Amino acid sequence: MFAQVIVDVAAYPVDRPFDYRIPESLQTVLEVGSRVKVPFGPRNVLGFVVGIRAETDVPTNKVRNISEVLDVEPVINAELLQLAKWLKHETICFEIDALQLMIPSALRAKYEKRVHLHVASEQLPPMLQTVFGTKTTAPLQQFEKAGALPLIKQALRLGHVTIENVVKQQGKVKTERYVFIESDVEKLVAIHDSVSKQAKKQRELIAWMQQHAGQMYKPADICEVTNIGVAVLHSVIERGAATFVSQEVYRDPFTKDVHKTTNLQLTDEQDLALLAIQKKLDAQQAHTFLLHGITGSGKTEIYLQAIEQVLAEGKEAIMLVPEIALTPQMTERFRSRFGEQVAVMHSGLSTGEKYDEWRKIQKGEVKVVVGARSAIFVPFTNVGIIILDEEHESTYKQEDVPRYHARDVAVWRSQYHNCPVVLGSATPSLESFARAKKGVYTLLTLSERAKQQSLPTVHVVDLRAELASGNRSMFSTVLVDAMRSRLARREQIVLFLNRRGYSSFVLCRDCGTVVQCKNCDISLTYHRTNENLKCHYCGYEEMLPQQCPSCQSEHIRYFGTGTQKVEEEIHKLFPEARVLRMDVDTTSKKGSHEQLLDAFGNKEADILLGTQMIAKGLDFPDITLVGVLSADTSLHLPDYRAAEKTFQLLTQVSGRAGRHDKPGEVVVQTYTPEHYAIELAKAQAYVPFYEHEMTQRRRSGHPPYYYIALVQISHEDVMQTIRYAQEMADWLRMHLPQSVRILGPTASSIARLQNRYRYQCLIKYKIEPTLIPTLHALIAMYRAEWAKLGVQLTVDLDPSMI
DNA sequence: AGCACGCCGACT
DNA sequence: GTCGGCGTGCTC
Repeated sequence: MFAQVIVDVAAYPVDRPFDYRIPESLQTVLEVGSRVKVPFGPRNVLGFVVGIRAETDVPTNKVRNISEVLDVEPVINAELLQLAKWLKHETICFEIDALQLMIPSALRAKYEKRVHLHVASEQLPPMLQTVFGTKTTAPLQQFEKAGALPLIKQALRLGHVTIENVVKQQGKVKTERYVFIESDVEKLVAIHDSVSKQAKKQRELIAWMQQHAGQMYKPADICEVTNIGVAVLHSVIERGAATFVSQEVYRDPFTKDVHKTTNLQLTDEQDLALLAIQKKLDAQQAHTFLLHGITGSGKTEIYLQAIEQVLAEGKEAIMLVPEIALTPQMTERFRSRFGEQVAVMHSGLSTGEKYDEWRKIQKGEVKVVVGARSAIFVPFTNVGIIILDEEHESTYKQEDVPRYHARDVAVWRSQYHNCPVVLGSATPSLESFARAKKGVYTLLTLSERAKQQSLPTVHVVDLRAELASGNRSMFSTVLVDAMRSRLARREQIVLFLNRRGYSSFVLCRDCGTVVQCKNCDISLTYHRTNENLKCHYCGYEEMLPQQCPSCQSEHIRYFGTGTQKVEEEIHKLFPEARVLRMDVDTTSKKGSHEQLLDAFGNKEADILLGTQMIAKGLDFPDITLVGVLSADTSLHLPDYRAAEKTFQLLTQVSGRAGRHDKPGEVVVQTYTPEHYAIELAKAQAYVPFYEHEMTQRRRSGHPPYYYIALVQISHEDVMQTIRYAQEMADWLRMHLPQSVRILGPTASSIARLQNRYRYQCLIKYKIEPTLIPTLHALIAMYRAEWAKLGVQLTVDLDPSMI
């Protein structure tokens, strides 16, 4: 028997199955979808079994044996194997990269090189002896750190040592030690009587155990209940009155308990939407819905009730949310409805926690998963519904390989499982709304807020007029007045700082120099915490300069409106106000996000100040004022989606106010109040915005009128980069039909990254079946000719940033 | 991708 | 003479 294995080497020439002989002893164990350890050339690597056959075309002298099977139960099921193949083709990635998406990172391989000693250590140079110590094996890394690499090479030549590639496997199952009390009471009595009468404590403990025969306790609990020390417990266990057992436990990612809730009364609109979804659930049909509901219209309740039906039918549900920002409040809602059946999956969990949640899903112990993008790959086998909340969010698109979009994967899986997909949003992406209008998706609309609250009143303040009247602060008089009245009424305020594409940089006020990364064409970001400058792309760091690097002026200082600066201003205006600041600095620690939100929910602060991360999901009854400090920072980005993103942001933020009994008010400060994105967001008019934006997109030939693909060339030398980019553009123009528009080559928006220059072509196309095959051919050509010349090529279909 | 193999310059 | 530079080619 032979196994077809995709090896854990992400490279073009090995991106295909390799055949290995399955040794007799493993034939009954090995299944398709399991991980195996195999020899590959001179090293050992991990691989995934993607097929098992009786024959092989590979000459027998070349076929090698599988060395080890790592999973008795396959980690990737048939559906996900198929999905990986689809992803490989659609996103143009290596199959191994697609397969890695399907398993938690705890199960991914780690490799280590170990040096083995074969002679008496006295024969070695002293330096090597110290690293080995008394052991005969040590990681190569330790020799590297000691600077002993040349000595190792020498020892290697002499045959004194060998180097072995070890595949390390994480995925530790957490266990806890429990005390299992002997179940035979007679036996306990016998033990009790055998203990000398002087050992009072021991006799006391055994007597207690007689009352709890056959039960299991944590050691600490026994000690606490009986008020007897651990030492005594140990001696009693030694006498055989109880045994230690290891129990597999799950790491618990939930930090607090929840109260059970039941279904809420639905409005007529909600009922209608739910009914439409339920019809497809009953019919077991793959179908995509776009649930367009204004903020506060109760989309989540529809999700919950649809999932309830799915669970009643014994099926599973996948609920995707954009990012951690949403998960605490959202998961809480799901847990309070479905209790222990819910698993969570997001980047805030540790590797171990993610692994445990994944195992619960794999074993069928949970039926609902609430998670971020990657949760779309959970190994459920009977999916009944897939929901993407805030479907317009760009976080659903992965920015590095495999560059997949969770929405596309959701649709694929829904077809596999014959189940509906629900895309929910208050501000759907133009792509989705256009598809709904064309009838590809079914549009479900919620136009009223669930509790009949009126939408908040939105005031747009013209900052130009404000400036003309002499107010140079970042707060307009309207906003200050509104804040003052809320503070007086002890209501809560949310202040939103729109900083998209904008960060704190360091600028010389004499010559205008902005300190840039030496590897990338990007300004360095100022970090107040350790007073340094950091490149967000390559991680390069340097100290804050005292002098301008180009003109030596000392007038060099930190610039940009950070949240800290706003906080200082608030303190000047309202010294008594309690401010909670939420940004990368205050939320970097695990769980801090949740803590801050909890604190705000408990009214421990009057003002919540933050960036994008507070735009979504916040739902507190006492928020009656939302202030947007500068609406237009996201409006003037070189991105065709700038207006759409601004509209979405303003609508989302406004939706935070007045969700409960008290009416809400929103103050939007801007330098361009006449811009349609701002005017229409003020009116909360999605459809008019959609119509307006669509005419713009049609005129400029942008999505959704065209699909786009981005092909990028990078090289260490500018001239070479331009040359190959031009060659690529010519090649594409020659091989793609006339109807496909190829723009460029042009320099990428970040023209240099990690010392590589970047040029790109933008491909615009309508439905074009030849595109993917042509791109595959381009890559094949590049691999054959350019790769060795130091050229790098990347392809991103449907990029979210261009 | 990694690693071995293999063929040419500068060092003990 | 050997060490080590990195071009070339293979991995079941």
